[in-house]
Amino acid sequence: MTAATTQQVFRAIADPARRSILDRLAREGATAALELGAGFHGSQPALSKHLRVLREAGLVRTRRDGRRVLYTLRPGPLADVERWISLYRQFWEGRLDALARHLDETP
Amino acid sequence: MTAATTQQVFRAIADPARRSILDRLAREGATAALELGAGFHGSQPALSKHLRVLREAGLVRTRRDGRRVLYTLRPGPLADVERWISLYRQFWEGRLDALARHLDETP
DNA sequence: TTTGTATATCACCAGATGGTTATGTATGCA
DNA sequence: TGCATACATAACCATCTGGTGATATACAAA
Repeated sequence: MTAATTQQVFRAIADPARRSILDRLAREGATAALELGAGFHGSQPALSKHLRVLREAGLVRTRRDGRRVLYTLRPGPLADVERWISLYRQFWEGRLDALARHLDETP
Repeated sequence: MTAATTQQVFRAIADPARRSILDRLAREGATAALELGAGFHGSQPALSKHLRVLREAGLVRTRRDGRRVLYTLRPGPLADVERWISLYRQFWEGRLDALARHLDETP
């Protein structure tokens, strides 16, 4: 299996249903697929597709447990997003540094 | 104009062309629309559409300067993304806390 | 075995997305 | 006034996305 791209990660977290799944995994740890669907208004295949997107982005890992499949959070790839966005943090924090100086050259 | 939603922000940054535009604005400050298209392989209307998405997500502001329109970075809404992702930072940083304890209940 | 449960995949569909060319609008300049 | 420049929008199109019901696969239990 080829490594997930940064683009796949950005795309994966662009969907609210998938962010919700990640949030659930963070709060509750290893969770069966169907259980992750609780609160998700959609069919089982729809859920399964979201899980596949998360898998292919490298954001979750699976392990079989009897006839269930347990999903676990795998947050590593989120570091790519964090790295990108951290460049901007200084802006909204109101600090003026080398980057901010270039901004808002309004007369 | 209605306030931009968090969802609009996540969607806006999901496209590499738009992230690239934001990066350019961060580095170079107020920039004319066409100039932002340098390095972007696509038509002028395509660029204009991306800029509209960024505008509607509240990530850029515009100001007219003669016959050009200058775009300025408006990073505030990115704080929503940062807030969400910061929940996960502790995970990939390897710290074990209340959240991490729930994870990886692998035997 | 047969049956039930848990999940993934298939085949398909409607709507969103990103691209295009053509055109409209605002501004500056001859 | 007329024309060029800078940008936005309109109209259209192909592809992607997320949804669906039907079906396949894996495992457990009867």
